[in-house]
Amino acid sequence: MSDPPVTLRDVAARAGVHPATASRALSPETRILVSEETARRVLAAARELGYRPNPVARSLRTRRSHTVGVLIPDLNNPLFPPIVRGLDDRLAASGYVALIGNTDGDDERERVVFEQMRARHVDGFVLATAHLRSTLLAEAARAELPVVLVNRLAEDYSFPSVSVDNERGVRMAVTHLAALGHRRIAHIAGPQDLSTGLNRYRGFVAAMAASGLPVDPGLVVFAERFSLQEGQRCCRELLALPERCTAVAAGNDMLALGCYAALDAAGLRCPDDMSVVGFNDMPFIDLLKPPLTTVRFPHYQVGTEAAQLLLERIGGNDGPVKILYLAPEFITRGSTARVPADRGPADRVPSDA
Amino acid sequence: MSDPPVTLRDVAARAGVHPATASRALSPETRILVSEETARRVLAAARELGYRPNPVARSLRTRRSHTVGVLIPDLNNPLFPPIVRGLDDRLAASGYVALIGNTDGDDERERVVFEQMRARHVDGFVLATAHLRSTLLAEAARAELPVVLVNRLAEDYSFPSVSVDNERGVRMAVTHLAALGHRRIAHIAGPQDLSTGLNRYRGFVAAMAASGLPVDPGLVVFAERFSLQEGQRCCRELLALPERCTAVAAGNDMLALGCYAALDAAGLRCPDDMSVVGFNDMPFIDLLKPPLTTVRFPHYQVGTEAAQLLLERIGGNDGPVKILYLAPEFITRGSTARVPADRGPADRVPSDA
DNA sequence: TTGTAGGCGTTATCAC
DNA sequence: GTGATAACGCCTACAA
Repeated sequence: MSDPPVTLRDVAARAGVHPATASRALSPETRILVSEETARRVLAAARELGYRPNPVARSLRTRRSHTVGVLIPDLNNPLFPPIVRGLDDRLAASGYVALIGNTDGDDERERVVFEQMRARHVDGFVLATAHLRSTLLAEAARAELPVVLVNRLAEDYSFPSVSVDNERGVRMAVTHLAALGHRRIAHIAGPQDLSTGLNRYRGFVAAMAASGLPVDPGLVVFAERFSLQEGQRCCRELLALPERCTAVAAGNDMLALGCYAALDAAGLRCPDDMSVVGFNDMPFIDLLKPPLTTVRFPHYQVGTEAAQLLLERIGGNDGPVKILYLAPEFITRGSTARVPADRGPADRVPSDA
Repeated sequence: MSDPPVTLRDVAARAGVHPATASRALSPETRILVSEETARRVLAAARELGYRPNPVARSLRTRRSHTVGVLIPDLNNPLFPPIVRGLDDRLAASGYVALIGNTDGDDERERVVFEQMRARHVDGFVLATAHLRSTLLAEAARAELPVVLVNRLAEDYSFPSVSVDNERGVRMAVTHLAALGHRRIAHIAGPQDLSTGLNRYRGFVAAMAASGLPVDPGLVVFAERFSLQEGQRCCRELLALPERCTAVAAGNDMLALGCYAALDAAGLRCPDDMSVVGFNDMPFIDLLKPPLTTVRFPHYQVGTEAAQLLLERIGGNDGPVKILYLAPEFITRGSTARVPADRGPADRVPSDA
C-alpha cells in the first residue's frame, strides 16, 4: 500500500545509466559534467518516477544537514514569533530549515538544547538567548561552527550579529519627550545582565546628555525582570519621590504597562499626569487606553538578516565579521503629551504611597 | 583545530571490542546481549571520548528521522506559540524535534511545505492549518504517514485529532450571559470555512436553544475574517438594528476587540451599554479597558496532547483512532454585566448609524 | 557473548 | 562523458 521509496538507482535504471551519472545529472552544479542528452533522460526519468533525493543519505555523505539551530528564550514572548518567521522565510528560500529550541533563559537548558542540536549536526546556529555571558560561544568557535548572534554582541569572541540599535531607540524616546517640554525624565531600566537592559540604560544616560538634560540618579530605577509587576513596582517608587518626574522612558513595553497599572492604582492618569514611552511595539499594544507611544523594532527583518548572515558563513564566506544594526522607528501614540504647564512637583500624593 | 568527530569505531577501538559490540552496548534495548563487563568498558570509553551517535547515519539505517513536521497558518498569530511550545516540549522529551512550517493559509504554500517536509523524511505530521478540506490528508493516508490534526476534524478520513471543545465554550458564554439576564444575545460568527468559525456558530445556535432563548437571525452576523476590522464592521451592523441586542458573543477575541472599537465610535460603553464575550483569552487581553470576559483555550496542552498522540502513532500503536477534546475554561472579567434593568431596546441611537 | 559482513542512499574519486 | 568503487556512520542478521 505505501509507496516503495524511489531511489537514485531506480532513476538510473530507468534512464539506462549508472547511478553516479544520474547523480551528476540531478545536481545543478555537476550537471555540466554530463551530456545534454543524458541529462534530459535522467531528469525525465526522475520526474516520471517522482524521485525525491533522500536528504538523510545526502547529509551522511556531504556532512551538511541543511538544518540550523535557533535558540531563543521563549517562543511565547511576543518578540520572537516575528523573528522566527523572518529566519524561517529566509532559510526556507535556500532550502534550510530551522530547529527551534526554547531555553527559558536557563543556562543549563540552553547547554542541553545546544548539545542536542549539535548532535543533530546542524550546519550553524542563531543564538538569540538573553544572557550576556556564555561558554557556548567558545565551544562553537572551537568547533568552527557558524554562529550568528541576535540582539546581543559577543564580548571576547567576534561573531556576526544582528541587533536593533537600542541606544538610538532611547535617544528617539528622550528627544520626543524633551520636545514635549519634559525635563524631569525617569528611566525604568531593564535587567542589567541583559544586553537590551544594559544598552538602553546606557543609551538613556547618553541621550539625556545629548538633550542637555541632567540625569537625576533618583529617577533611574532598575527592574529585575522585564515584567509588568516589576514595572509597577519601579513606577511606584518613582511616584513616591518628593520631586516627581513628568515622564518615564521604560525599558520595554511590559515595564511601561506596569507604569499604567501603578498610575491607575495611584489615581493618576496617563498622559495627563505622566507621559510614558515603551519599547518594542508589542502586538495589540496600540489597543490599550491610552495607546502606548513606543519604539518599534523591525523584528521580522532581524530574522531575515540573521538568516542571511548565517547562510553566508555556512557558504564559506570568510570575509570580515559583520555587525549589523537595524534602525528602530518611533511610534507616537497617546501615552505622551506636553508637560503640564504650571504644576509644581508632587502636587498630588499617590493614594497608596 | 576543529575536533574530528568521535565515531562508534573510535569508541570500540578504545574499549578493545568490535564496533558491533560497542553498538549493542550503547543501545539500552540491546545492552542485555552484551556482558556486563564489556558494557561498562564501552560506556566508559564513550564517555571519555565524548561520543555522540550520528543521528544522520542512524536515520539512514533505521529510516526514522526523529523529526516531525508541524504545519500552522502563521506563527505570528498568538494562538500558535503556546501550541508549538507544547508540541516542542513533549517531542523533545522523546528525542524528537519539530520542523515548523508557516502556510499563511495558502493551499499552494501548504502543499509545498508539506512536500518539502516529506522529502526530509519526517516521521509524522501535526496539521494545524485552518482550511477544512485538503488533499494532504489523502496523500498522508496513502503514504501511511502518521498524522495528528489540531483544532480540526477529518471529514472523509479518520485521523486522530486534538481540539478544544468549541461548542462547549460557546455554551459557557451563552449561559453566562443568560444568567446575567440577557435575552437578546447576538453572535458575530467567524468565517464558516474554518472549523472554529463553523463550530462556534453551530454551538451558539445550540446553546441558545439549550438556554431557552430564541435566535433572532438578524442578530447573527458573519465576519469574513477573524480580524478586528471585521468585528468592528459586524458590530456596527448590529448597532444599526432597530431592536438592539444587549450582549454579543464574538467568534474570537479579535472580533470582540472590533466590538470595543465599534462601541467606542458609537459613543457606547462596554459593559454598561453592551456586554461582550470573546474567545481564546489572547495574551494581554486582560489589560484592556474593560478587561475582556472570554473563553480560555488550553493551547499549551493542545500542543502536548497532539505530540503525545503523534508519538503513539509513530511508535506503531495501531489502536483505535483517538479524537480528543479539551475543555475550555470560562474567564469572567469586566466586559460583561447584568442587562440594564429598565431600558427599552434602541433607546440610544449610535452616533454614526 | 562476540565478530563478520552487508547495506541504508548518496556523492567523491578514481579509471576508462 | 561515463562507469566502477568506496565511503559517510550506524545497525543487524547471521555465523562463530
